[in-house]
Amino acid sequence: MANQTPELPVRPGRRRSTSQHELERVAFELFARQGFDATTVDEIARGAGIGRRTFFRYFDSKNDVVWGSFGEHLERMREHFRRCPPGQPLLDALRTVVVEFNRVDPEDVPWHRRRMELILRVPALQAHSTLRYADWRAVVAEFAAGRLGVPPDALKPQALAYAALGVALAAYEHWLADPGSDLCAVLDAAMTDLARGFGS
Amino acid sequence: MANQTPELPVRPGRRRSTSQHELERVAFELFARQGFDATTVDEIARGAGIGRRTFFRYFDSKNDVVWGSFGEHLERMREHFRRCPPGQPLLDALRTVVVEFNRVDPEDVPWHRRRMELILRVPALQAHSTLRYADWRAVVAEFAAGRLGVPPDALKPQALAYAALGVALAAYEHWLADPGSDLCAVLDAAMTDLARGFGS
DNA sequence: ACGGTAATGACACCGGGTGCCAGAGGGAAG
DNA sequence: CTTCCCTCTGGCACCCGGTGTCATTACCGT
Repeated sequence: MANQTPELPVRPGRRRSTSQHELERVAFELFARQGFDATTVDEIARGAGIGRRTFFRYFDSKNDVVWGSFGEHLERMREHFRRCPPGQPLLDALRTVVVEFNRVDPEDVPWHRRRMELILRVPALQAHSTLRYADWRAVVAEFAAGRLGVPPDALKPQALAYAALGVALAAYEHWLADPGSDLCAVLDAAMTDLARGFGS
Repeated sequence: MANQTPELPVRPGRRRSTSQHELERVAFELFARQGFDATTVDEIARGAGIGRRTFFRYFDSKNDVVWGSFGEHLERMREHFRRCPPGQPLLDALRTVVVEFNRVDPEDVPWHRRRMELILRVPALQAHSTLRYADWRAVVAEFAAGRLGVPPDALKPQALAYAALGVALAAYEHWLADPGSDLCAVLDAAMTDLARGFGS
């Protein structure tokens, strides 16, 4: 896990010469100008004034740059689930949390759009992102399993987690394709479809 | 598209020295013995008595070996959809087709298991497979769009296609984890959950 | 035997990713 | 200030997947 930087008060030893965030900034700049595939790790490193080897100490791979600090966000989602009223129907809770989890500050929307454009449209990232989604699904499956009173690896919570992820991705794609749309509204609509078994 | 070999009657020029199928055989042998990641393309090529460069004329990538001839299977799925009675509810049709599409000859089950174990458990393949799933989803979305009277890129058919894929993957994982289970039965159960909005 | 056509494989090259290691930079204790 | 210890750095060599190029090989029909 190269993506950890506890960075507590003062520690012995040399201090880090840059940060994930800074590398992300430099990388996104290059991705915007030349595209993801055409940008090499060497270029990102040079742009940030570090060695190529050092880049791989900040990120496990070039792909991981676009994901920033996703792990912490997931913790936030778990929190959302915990706050759901116990009596709330499973799919209502799920819909609400997915929508809230994906609500972003209006000022951050353009940045979020660029990030998601990369993740959902660059084949290399589409592929790699699957691995990140697994963690997302695990959080959902855990919650669903708790509500259903079954183990998290049972079929139903797993299927639901997979389905919810898929629905969310479809919503994201729809949002990206339509610049005027509101992400939360689209997510809500799609998750409602899911809860209704895509009927009526 | 390296994966094409029309191989009509007689053609001029040198004949292919091996086949996708043969390479697949050799590769699976090595994957079983040393694992996917630990097997290099050089080894596969050497094992099949061809040059490394030639390997990449049979498959676009090492990842693609495990997928065999997936394209043709998709055509079969389209066919299944076409045969659905027009009055059948959308999700019933979908469930039926997904189940039938994944029915395999009992004698081919062990082979299918090994293939799916690779696809669903090796991270590199999990990631890459996402790209293959896109074609699967397109077939589903096309059918759903037709039934719903909306364009294939509308939110609902896309969300449904994504959800169906997810549910199918969950079923596959469940099947892999439980050697005694019947794939079709698991798929049927999972798709039924989907149709019911995961309620009751 | 010959000419056209396709597949082959070697070679060189690119880029992502890793193990290794010497050295730079910094804190704290003497 | 010097010393010890610790961490981060970055160069280097290496592995592997993937690609462009090109001479060569094998097969067809004439």
